[in-house]
Amino acid sequence: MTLFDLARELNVSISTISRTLSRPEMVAPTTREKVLAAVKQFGFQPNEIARSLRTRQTKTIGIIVPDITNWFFGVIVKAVGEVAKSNGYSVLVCNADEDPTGEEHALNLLRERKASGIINCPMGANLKLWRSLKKTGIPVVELDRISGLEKVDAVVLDNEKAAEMAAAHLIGLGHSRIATIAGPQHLSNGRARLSGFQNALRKSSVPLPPDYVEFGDFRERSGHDAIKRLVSLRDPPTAIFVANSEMAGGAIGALRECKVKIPTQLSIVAFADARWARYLDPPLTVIAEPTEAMGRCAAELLLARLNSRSASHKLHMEVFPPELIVRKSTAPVRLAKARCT
Amino acid sequence: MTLFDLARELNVSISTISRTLSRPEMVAPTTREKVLAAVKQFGFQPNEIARSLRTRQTKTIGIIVPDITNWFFGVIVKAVGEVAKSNGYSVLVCNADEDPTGEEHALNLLRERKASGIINCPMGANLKLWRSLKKTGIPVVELDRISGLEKVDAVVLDNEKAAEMAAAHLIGLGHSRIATIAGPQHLSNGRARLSGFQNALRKSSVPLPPDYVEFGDFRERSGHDAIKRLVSLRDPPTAIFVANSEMAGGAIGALRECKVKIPTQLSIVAFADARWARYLDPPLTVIAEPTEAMGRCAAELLLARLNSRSASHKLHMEVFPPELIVRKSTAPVRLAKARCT
DNA sequence: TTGTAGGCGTTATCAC
DNA sequence: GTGATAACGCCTACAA
Repeated sequence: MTLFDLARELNVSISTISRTLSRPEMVAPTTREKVLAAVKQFGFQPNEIARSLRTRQTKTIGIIVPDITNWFFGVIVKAVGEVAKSNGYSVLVCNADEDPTGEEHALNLLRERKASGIINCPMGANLKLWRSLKKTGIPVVELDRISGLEKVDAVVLDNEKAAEMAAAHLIGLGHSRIATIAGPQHLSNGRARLSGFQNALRKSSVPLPPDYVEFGDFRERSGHDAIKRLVSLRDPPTAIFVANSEMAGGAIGALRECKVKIPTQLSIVAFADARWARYLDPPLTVIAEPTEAMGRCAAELLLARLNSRSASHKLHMEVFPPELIVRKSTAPVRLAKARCT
Repeated sequence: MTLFDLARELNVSISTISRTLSRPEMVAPTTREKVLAAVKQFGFQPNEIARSLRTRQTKTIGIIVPDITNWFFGVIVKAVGEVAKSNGYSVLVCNADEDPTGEEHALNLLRERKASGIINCPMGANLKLWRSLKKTGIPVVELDRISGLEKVDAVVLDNEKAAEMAAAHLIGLGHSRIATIAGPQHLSNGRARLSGFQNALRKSSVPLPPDYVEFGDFRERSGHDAIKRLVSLRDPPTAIFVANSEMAGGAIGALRECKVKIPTQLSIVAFADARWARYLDPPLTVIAEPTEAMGRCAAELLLARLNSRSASHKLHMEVFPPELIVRKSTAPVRLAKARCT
């Protein structure tokens, strides 16, 4: 059913109906009633595709996340969806699978689909692509990570500080053999978390042998593998900082397999959602992020841009504070050896 | 940049370019090269909106999930996205927030947006709406739950059996005071899990006092509250079956608060993802679902319908087998009293 | 092989 | 206040 059909049914013109739907006040009350009644009766729903083509706006905000399976991004997507919805927008979710190619694919999709704006968690895709997008005037806000793209709004965690807090906590517990499972260094948060960690150790003159820095890819498996290596070192660490929750899961699994006792033999603090971490064995000491607030913020930033096309608006870089939640996976140092059997 | 612009640039007609893009073999090799080169050079991307309007198909599959934050649905969305992508489709994800109103909102969105097909995890929305959708010919497949809608493909877990397995496990451990935190009874899986549970107890002549059946809403909070009530019963249960993972989280939290020891004072088996459950304290005995397979299956079913518009295709009702994974949260009965302080 | 023209379902700009 | 009519960007007979 189209405007045309409905118009014929009511003996009015197409434009009258269209007007009734978009600017009711510009139509006579009597006809308005009549039209509205018919719309309801026939369950008429305007074709958004056609509308988008004509108005040249889709009222869609695209979001590209690395892993929709990760609770963090689930919350992000949900938060974005909520503010989008309450502003008459809908959300096109793209899962890029923590892969630059996936990000590019998603970006192209969003361009073709004429998304009004894009929220992106950069995975290292070709910057050129993003630059060319910016030229089209589509607003972008980066979330959780920053790609190096010039002049974009961004909302991130204070990752340096987060890592420092984690390291300081471990140092405060007397540890001096502290390792880390860092994230990919082509990601801004991976870098920041590592450098924050390094800074904290340096400040306290705690040595950091190269062996003690493992690099993962933010997926579970890599956390697992890293632990296997760390634990079979000649001088294994007594404490570990893991740079994201997925890898933390893998790490804990590996520690189980190696029968390494937490926190007796090894203290562990990780980036993680505040949700399951506290039910773990033992309850995990974590760095928590204000995830939902970050998602909302990103969406609001984007909508602000969308609503005031005056590009004059100054750039926003929102930095959210991390929180250290101390639970039972960290304890004062005891120089027991942890070695994988 | 549109076909028109590109055409002018190349001194060919719009249709030639259009053809080159959609049916390259129908265009002279020389011009094809020329056009393709220009397309690449200018980074031309066809406007999918216009294309959709013209071809009357959006190549979009809509999916409505109750809670994108829930790992289960995260995996579903990811799986659907993968098979969609490899078939040239994209996915419009709607989070309905475990609420019939949200489901209706999502459905309307998907209709307006002319989704090619819809995967839905019913939350109890007005069946009339779905019936009217079916009349438009848009294929639907129901996932995880069934709404009662006539003639739809569906992919679900064998929920009855799952609950029976859980209950049988508890009974086998010698428990005779077994409670359940059931899901909403307006959802098919909520009902099936409860009735499977009841059946198993009946078969073994284990009594089930009304007090022992708590109803939650599949959210964390309700699991928490249910435990508080169960635990302060005059004769508290010695074992509990929780009908989904969110409520299980809440339940475990509440048990912690009440200082009820698992499994010493209380055995607990729950529906849950296989992911974090094994790192819990204690590692959780669970009913696990082949989540990814279910997601893929739903997407494939939908695509099959989309590809063969011959509605003759017979109906599919795919039932997946649950798996009981025994870990440490269940143990032989010991009649210690669990009472909340 | 290529170009012309009509139309997909809207909205916006005009007259009336 | 209401009704023609021309786009929006693309695809697809059909004509050349």
